[in-house]
Amino acid sequence: MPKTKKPTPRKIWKKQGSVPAKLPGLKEIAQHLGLSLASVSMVINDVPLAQALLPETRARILAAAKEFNYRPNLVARALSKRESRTVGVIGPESSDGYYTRVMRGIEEALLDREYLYFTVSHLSRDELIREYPMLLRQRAVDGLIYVNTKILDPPGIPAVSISYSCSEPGVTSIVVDQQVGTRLAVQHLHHLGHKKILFMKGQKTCLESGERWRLLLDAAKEFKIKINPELLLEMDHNQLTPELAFEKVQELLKRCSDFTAICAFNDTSAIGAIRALADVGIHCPQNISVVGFDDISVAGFCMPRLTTVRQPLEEMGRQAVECLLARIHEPNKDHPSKVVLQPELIVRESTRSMERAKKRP
Amino acid sequence: MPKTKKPTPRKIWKKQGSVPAKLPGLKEIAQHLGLSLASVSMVINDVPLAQALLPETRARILAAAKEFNYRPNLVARALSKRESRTVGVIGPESSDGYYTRVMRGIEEALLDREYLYFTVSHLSRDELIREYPMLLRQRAVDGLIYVNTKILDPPGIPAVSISYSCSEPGVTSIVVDQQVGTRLAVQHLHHLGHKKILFMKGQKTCLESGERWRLLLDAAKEFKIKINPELLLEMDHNQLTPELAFEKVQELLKRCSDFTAICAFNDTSAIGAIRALADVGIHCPQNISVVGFDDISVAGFCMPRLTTVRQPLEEMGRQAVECLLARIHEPNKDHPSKVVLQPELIVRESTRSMERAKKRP
DNA sequence: GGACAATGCTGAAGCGCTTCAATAGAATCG
DNA sequence: CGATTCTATTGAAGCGCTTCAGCATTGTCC
Repeated sequence: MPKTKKPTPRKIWKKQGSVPAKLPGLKEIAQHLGLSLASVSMVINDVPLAQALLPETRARILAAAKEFNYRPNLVARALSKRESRTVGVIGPESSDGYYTRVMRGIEEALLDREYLYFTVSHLSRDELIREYPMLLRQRAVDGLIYVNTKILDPPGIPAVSISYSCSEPGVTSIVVDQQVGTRLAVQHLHHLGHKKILFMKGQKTCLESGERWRLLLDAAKEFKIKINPELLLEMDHNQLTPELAFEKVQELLKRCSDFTAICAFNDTSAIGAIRALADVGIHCPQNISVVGFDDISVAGFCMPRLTTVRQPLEEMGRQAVECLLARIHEPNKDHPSKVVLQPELIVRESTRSMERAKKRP
Repeated sequence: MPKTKKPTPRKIWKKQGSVPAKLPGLKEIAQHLGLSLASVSMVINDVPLAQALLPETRARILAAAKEFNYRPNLVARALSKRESRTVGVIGPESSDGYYTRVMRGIEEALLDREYLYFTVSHLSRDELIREYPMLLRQRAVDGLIYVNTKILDPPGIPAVSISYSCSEPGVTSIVVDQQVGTRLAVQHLHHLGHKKILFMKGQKTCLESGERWRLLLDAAKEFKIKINPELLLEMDHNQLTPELAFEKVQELLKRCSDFTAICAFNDTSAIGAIRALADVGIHCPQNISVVGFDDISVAGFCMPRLTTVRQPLEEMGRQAVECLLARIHEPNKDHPSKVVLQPELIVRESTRSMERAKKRP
């Protein structure tokens, strides 16, 4: 990636003073109506006891609230009710692809229920993974959503975990069936006649790496595909951009290029791999087949369009929210410890049958 | 994009009860030490008055705080200090590319200063653009960051605007110099000898569309490039994925293909355009040159690698935070109404000189 | 030795809201 | 008509923290 020199910002100054306008509170309304705080609060929250007030009084309060454009201070309410309608989302880092899709699901579901959320990124650093849940609890969040993140300490409040099957009691894990996913990918390549397959293993900080790798071995065995230790690429950092896989594949190609297909760790790394291959004249899908994982938004439009194992990421986000809110509102009910969603193979252009493959240059 | 049937989640139930553990408060510490709340609070906050206490007492308090692993309840503190160390970020929608990069800058800078943030997406719907600032103020945010969002009402609290040059007093706009950016793109294509250029105009909901379009006309005039009304593609929804540009270009190609270059609205639409072109056998860069905008993370790794006008998006996010915090902490000082950053042309593979271009099939 | 200052700490109010026991006044009843 | 029950409303406590005026106690000084 080209080095960019930091541009100096040009600033244009202008005078002005903005005083944060104070919003009207219950007190103002109560005073204005000659009623007590309590009455106003009860009516506005429409609590059962508010029915004891005269319908006329209720109407007056409602009218005044509208007139003042009253908005309850939710911080004060949170303190008082010990419920903040806020959740914390803990993830590795915001990046294109996987993360964006999951977050969209989470955000949509949360906003629907009038919850807001804090996001924090731990960059896979253990001290932050330990620190952030506390930080969020200080903000009085009602629950925690871990996205692809180890749970190092008991959360202490309702929590769910996306893409990481954790055994912590009181935490629901939302995962896709990795076995099905992995098998789908390997089976697809097998059907196309590929035998020499380059496998990618996710870096250790990505929690699905271990399991996926184990399942990959199982699937390979099932289809009688030999795993050549030379053809095993282990990612060692986060692959937030295609760069990591690009470099890894580039490096590998110096040693060996005796494979006809790649089972990539995800779409992002598939893109990086395809790029590195193309640079040495090995073209996908003519000379090599590549299958990705996730189905990120660019997967259906890049060159070639990616064959990939689609994870229902938005749906996972939504399910996570649903489970979390259920845990929050009914802490004493039973809650599932695991929700398993099914992946799906999307066949596009990056894979091709061995017979149709051209000899490499 | 292939239709996916919603998979039925498989749930695994398990019994457990998790009681949200109450965290120790100032009261517990004070009681334990036989001191008053006030003393403990002062020491923990290290306010000047705390110096009046005996060093020994201070030490005892600090020790107890550590022992209890005390974490102040920030909601209570926010209520009391009328400062929440929270800001609100209002954007169109979380999506790959532009948004991710901006958010990374924002998040990094904010977390550094021990601020947390709420994100809300208005999906370009005016009622939400009006509603969300209020929603965030109810949460007592200290400031607002508008990302590519019209400011319909005075924010009422400190605010900054990213990628939208707004005239609202008391709001700093963080923008890149669109004139330079546009000119860079057009000049590049001009130098390569392109005359028949397809221009994309962003949809109306994207606030830079209008200005960028005007500047595009200027630049075209400067380089004596005729703008053919047939070769003008106006996006009409959000182009969060390459899909929109893909469809638009596909449609255009039915009518006309008399152009040798494309000046895309952004990288995402460049990818969509390249894809649509390739589908009818027009290959980039052999038959056509495409220049993007943004330099999203995939731009340097897709096929072909994208020539693009790089916006310093993370930097914009960071600058936004800095300006915002300055406004929050020194409300009475003068603050810049605008910060202009410079874009940069990154030449990669998607553009090529006319001479080297092959005749199309 | 009494006025005064310094020292070390605390009480109480307040942030904006919720909640519920309590109350004043009207209506009902025997 | 006094006792009782309702009805409509409120006062006050509490959420966990900050802040500052004020209060004992001890020390200083002429």
